[in-house]
Amino acid sequence: MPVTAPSLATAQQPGIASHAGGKDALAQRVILLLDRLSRLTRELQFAGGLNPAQWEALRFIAQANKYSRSPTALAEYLGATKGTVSQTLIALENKGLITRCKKTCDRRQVDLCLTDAGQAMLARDPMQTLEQASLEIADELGAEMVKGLTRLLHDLQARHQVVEFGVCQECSLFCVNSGNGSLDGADGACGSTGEAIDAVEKSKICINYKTVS
Amino acid sequence: MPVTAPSLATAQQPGIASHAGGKDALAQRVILLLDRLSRLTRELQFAGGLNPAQWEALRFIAQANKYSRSPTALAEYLGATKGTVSQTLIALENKGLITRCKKTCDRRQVDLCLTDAGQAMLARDPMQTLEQASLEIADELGAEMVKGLTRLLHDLQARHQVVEFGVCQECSLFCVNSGNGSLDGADGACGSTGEAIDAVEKSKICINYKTVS
DNA sequence: GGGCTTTGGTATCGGGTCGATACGATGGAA
DNA sequence: TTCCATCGTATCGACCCGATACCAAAGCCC
Repeated sequence: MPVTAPSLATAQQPGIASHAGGKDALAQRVILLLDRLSRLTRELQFAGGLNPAQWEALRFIAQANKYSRSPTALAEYLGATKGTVSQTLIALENKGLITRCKKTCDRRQVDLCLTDAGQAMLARDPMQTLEQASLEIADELGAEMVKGLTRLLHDLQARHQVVEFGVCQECSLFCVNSGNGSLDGADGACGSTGEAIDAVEKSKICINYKTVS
Repeated sequence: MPVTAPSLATAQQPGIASHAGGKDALAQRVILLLDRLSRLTRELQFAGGLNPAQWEALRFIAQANKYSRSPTALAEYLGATKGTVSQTLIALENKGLITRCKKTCDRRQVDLCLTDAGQAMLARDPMQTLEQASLEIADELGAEMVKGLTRLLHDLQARHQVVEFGVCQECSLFCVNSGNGSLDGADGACGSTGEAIDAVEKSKICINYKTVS
């Protein structure tokens, strides 16, 4: 019966943490809910002939900027080893969903790109059913959810040393185009590499992201 | 580097759904956050010599009532097959964390119980680090989070037919003890089996849970 | 320029999980 | 008793993934 995982159906569960106060009960409940959601989403991602790791890789490649579309960046993002990621990528390439081209600047590096089939596959991302669900609650609860989940994630990251990923244009290294000649046509530049960043790239995920401190 | 998974660090990500309205952007962000949390929590649960499935089984056994401490119930709860669950349970028994005893009423069935070592292990549940984190946000955001996550879960369940699990005392079959003789000392009874339910049992998870309709 | 180290990726191996299938055992019904 | 449904287990195989070893390209230092 490997269909989908069930979950607790009640809105209140006073008994789970019977010895604790209301605050602890809430915390316990959050954990339980995340646990269930986790399992459900994992199961959802066995659709379309791909496995969860492959779906996540596909999503990452679509969202990563030019510094991050590499096996190593993906490995850090997923918390997996390079070898593991390599296999995932080979599988995706064999299915015709991505291409792997050697970069010209450094011929060791591999540039990962979505093919048209890959784009089409992303349009059938099983996580979109989750998106449907969250759309319906977005109006009243969306902002709070994002706030809470974000904080949860940060707290968790703080407890384990974890590589930060973030959007290019919010990086402390990002320089807005001030109008001098060298960056004409670009929206800004990376303070680390000095390269121009265009409008598309600047809103993507970068492996070199640094929080403004 | 199989340590822990990274995650997006920014609070705002306008670019992920650049073509969409604010509502869609929120939904996308929720998905991304859940995705990351999912991966992180999964990785957390490889601690203590157990794997995620084993931790989940341990937690379930601790929280399940007498009708639900069985391999079949666990299989439904986890969305796994009986065979798979059987292996998980064997592993837990070999580690001395649970016992498997044949029930007296129906000798086909197996009653799962935590040992003292199992209880002790649960006290070191890696998900408790998540609890620490949620405790800190419980005050301002806990209630909203629970509400949102619960709705998300329900929406998801509705889209896939999924067995409902819930707490005994909130089940539509639960009968509060009205004071007649047969249930003296008990808090109530199960309307399906007719058996008495005591205070401890009534707040546990039951596989036969039915929503009040 | 010759080594040496470092870094990005890949190939191969083996352990472990999990689903599928088949099976044994018990209980219930005719 | 006989058949069948149900609970649970055993066995097999596919697949995921980490570990290790390895190759190729780049950087360093003399």
